[in-house]
Amino acid sequence: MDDARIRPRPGSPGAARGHATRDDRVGMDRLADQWSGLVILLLADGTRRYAELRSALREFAGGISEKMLTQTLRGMERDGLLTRRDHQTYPRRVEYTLTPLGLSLREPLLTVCDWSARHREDIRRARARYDASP
Amino acid sequence: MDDARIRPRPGSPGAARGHATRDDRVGMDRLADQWSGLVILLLADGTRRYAELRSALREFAGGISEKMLTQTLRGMERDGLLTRRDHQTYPRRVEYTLTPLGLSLREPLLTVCDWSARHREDIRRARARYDASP
DNA sequence: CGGAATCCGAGACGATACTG
DNA sequence: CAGTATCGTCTCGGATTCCG
Repeated sequence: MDDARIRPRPGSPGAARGHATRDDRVGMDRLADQWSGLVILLLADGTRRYAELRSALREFAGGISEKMLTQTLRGMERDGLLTRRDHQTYPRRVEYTLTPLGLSLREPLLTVCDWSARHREDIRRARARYDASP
Repeated sequence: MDDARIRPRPGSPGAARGHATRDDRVGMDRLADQWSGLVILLLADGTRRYAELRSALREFAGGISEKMLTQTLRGMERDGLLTRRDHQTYPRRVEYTLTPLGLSLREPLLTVCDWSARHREDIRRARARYDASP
């Protein structure tokens, strides 16, 4: 589906053939991490500051560490999904905004999110049943 | 979005509050791994055997280890996305088939997959630009 | 406030070998 | 064929500390 994944990494023995590093990902894979999708959805309503994102993520995803948030945002900026704007004030103020590309991801994302919401209970039940059986 | 994620793990210090294990995931999170989504798409055309899946995955995803494939399939079975059927023959023959639930995931998945295909190049360019800048 | 740097444990994942 | 078992490495990602 994406051959960027099979490109090996120089120094790593385990990577003799395969094993992608997060940075090698493209497209669908970018959504594969915990956070990118959520950030898209949060920013779809408009620009948000770093701290706003952080607290929003705390509210309905159990929280994200500063490190992960920064890392996620940087990765998304790199992929052209959002732009970062640093107003050089004090106290500091950094805002994140979706690019058109990032925004275009919203719809597809919602279909999956929607599926997830609708079948969350089905899955929970299936899981309970499976775990209960011999 | 899903509070199953914040349930801590008994023995792990890092899990004082957070850090999901793959097994705690629900819904959207299940797609978050490399393979589940791909398996859904492969099985959407019909029942497949273990080895068939494995070689299909080798063909357009750089290959999956037996361990990971088994692990993925078991997880998906647990979530009620597919069923496993072991014909007790020799040589052995184990078939995997999507459940209606698993099949229902196909459409949402395709919309994302489609987005990915359409914007792969945009992303690659954005990335190149970002990496080239100071 | 919005990070960067460092440390470190847990677990994801591949490789290999063995089994029914 | 379809796994299981064991092992080892590498990465993820939280905690903590420091900075402008």
